[in-house]
Amino acid sequence: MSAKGEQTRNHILEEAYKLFAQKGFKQVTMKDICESTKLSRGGLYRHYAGTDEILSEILSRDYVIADQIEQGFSARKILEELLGALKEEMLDSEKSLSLAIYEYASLGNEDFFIHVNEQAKKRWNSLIRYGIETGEFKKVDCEQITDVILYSYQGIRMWSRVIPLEKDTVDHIVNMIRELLL
Amino acid sequence: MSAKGEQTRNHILEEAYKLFAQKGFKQVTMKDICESTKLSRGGLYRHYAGTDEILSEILSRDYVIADQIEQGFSARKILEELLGALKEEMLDSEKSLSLAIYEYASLGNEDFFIHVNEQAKKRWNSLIRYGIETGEFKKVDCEQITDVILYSYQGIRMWSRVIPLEKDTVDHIVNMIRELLL
Amino acid sequence: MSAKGEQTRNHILEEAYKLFAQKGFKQVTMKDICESTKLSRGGLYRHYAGTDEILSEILSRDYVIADQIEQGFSARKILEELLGALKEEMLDSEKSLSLAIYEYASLGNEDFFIHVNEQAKKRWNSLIRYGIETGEFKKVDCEQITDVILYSYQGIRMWSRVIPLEKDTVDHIVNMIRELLL
Amino acid sequence: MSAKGEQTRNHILEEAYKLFAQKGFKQVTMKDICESTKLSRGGLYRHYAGTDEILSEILSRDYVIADQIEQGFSARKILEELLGALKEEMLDSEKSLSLAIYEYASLGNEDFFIHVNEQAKKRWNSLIRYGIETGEFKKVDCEQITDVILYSYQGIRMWSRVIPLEKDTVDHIVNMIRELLL
DNA sequence: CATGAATGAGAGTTCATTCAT
DNA sequence: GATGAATGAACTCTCATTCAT
Repeated sequence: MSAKGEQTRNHILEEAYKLFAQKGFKQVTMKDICESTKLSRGGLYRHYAGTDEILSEILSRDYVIADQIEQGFSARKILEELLGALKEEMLDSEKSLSLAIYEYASLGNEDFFIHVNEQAKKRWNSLIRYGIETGEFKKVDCEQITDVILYSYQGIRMWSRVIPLEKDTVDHIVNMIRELLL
Repeated sequence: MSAKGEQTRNHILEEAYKLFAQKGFKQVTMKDICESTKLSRGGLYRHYAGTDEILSEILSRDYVIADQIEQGFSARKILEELLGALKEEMLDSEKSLSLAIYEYASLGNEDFFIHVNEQAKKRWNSLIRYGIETGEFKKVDCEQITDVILYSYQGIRMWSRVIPLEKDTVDHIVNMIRELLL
Repeated sequence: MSAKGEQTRNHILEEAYKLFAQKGFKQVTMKDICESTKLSRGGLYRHYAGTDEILSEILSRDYVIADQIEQGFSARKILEELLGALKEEMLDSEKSLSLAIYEYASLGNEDFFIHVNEQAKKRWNSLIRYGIETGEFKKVDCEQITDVILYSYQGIRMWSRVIPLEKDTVDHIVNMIRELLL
Repeated sequence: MSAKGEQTRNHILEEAYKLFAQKGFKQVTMKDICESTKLSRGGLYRHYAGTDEILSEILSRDYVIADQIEQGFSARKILEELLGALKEEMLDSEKSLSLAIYEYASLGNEDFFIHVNEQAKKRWNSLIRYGIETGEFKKVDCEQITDVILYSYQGIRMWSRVIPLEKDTVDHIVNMIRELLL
């Protein structure tokens, strides 16, 4: 793949990201992406065969990043970092692909998300166990708290696309998690 | 409005409900609804001018029901009833219009949901205050807990459409709420 | 045919007249006429099988009227009366069925208009000859003037539907006819 | 705009012209034009978004031509040329867009025609004044004659679509104009 | 006679996708 | 690689027309 090709592909992914974040999955057409990228019909198709291929690539690029955190710091420190990241993500509904993701998944591409979800669960679980071991966290029901964390996070991302997020809602969620654990 | 007309309208709403729950909003076409209802094109249009009109009517019929609960029982009893309803709702993803609702809203019809959300918040808030007054509930941060409840509920409804819900996930959420309050 | 039936038919014709005058022929649907007359679909169809039947009846009722004029007055007097009628007709573009008529005819119903046109030609021709005989009119080319009269009349009726008629345009036409003859 | 595109557009305009001349405006559908041009649905829409866009382009291309006449010849010569053109136009009802134009205008696009009409009036007015100055024309009421000319011309174009034009009718109109002026 | 529910044909329109240049 | 013209399928929507009540 030539450098120019790679560049074009990146450009497509960037523009498509914006569109998916704005409109969800099904609402974005190849035509839309053509217009945003200023590419011609044929030009776009040279790189991607359809919107699913594009979203799929966006997702696999995006969701790789999150894995580099745990490396021997205190559970508390890791927790605060995770909460910070969560907070940021919840706040920029602009960048949220939630709607697109749900649509995409409900069209038959669940596997990817099952995987992502399992990963996230594992990560939280091991963090919480680690915190309990070191005595930094309360002796909570690990699985249960993980579920609360993950689902309230997902819920807020989704609703933030639909209704204006009140200033302290995000704080409420984050504080609650902190209180549950510390 | 004749009896027959009313009957047909109900039939349309029922069939459309199923379709919206299965496929979301945009993925359902008037043609789909024609086929499900065994109505002709024109026949369907005689009653509803488009899918938004249909979803909108489904929603406004549905969301009226929930308001008749509080009537002077103990806070604890009310809570258990609410949690029971929540549990049931979370479990039958079949009947969940979540995806459809999010799409519909993100297409520009937010107002309705802002209203619904405010109502739900108010209801939980007043229940929690009532519980604190009667000494049945812990002295919690009311707003904060309400947010956790509502968002984790929404999150689970959404994700349950995407990934298979593990048996105890719902219990985890419900238990957590109970523990937070009692 | 009962009195009530007759009454309904008249009502239909009146309302349809307005619609045809406003919108032309093809632009008027049976549905439009239903709405204007507040009749149901079936109700309307009981009386007329389609828009052409309705327009056709309007036309044959309307165009019968004009024949009662010539009865032994002076040519000049008859002329002035005709010109007066012409003027009035040209001025109320509201009531003009021109567009509807042209569309209707160009859809294959010319015969009626050929007849109407011939009648009008005959009438003007005989008037002009009569005026020449009595010495009231100039010795003009009868056929030629008739054509000018009829076509400029038709032209103005048509254009008056499209562009706002300037105040004296109608006078110009009428004066010209008068000058040509007297 | 590529050469091929331009070619297709011209082809569309030519075929559409014929259809509009035959059937008027509303009676012509995009489907008709597809069939005439042998273009697919989408292919046609690539170039024009609807029948109004097509008619509008036909009109604006057509009506530009007429303005290049007056350039210092004798008024008489100019008159004869104009009358020749008029005669030709009146005779080929095939090519007449009259009905289409009237429908189009009566659907809310009057502005264009007001402009065209004003231009035509101005042109005739200045010709007649010029002819009077040079002593070639009679001292007539300029505005009045202009109206007669324009409206009888329009009238004949319209009626020629409805009833078969008798051979000498066109001559009558043209002669009358000539006599009025010379 | 009148109602209005229902049918089915057909127009309008939008796109994913292909392909010659 | 890129362009944009073209295809064809699918969808939305509107009516004329029929028919059970």
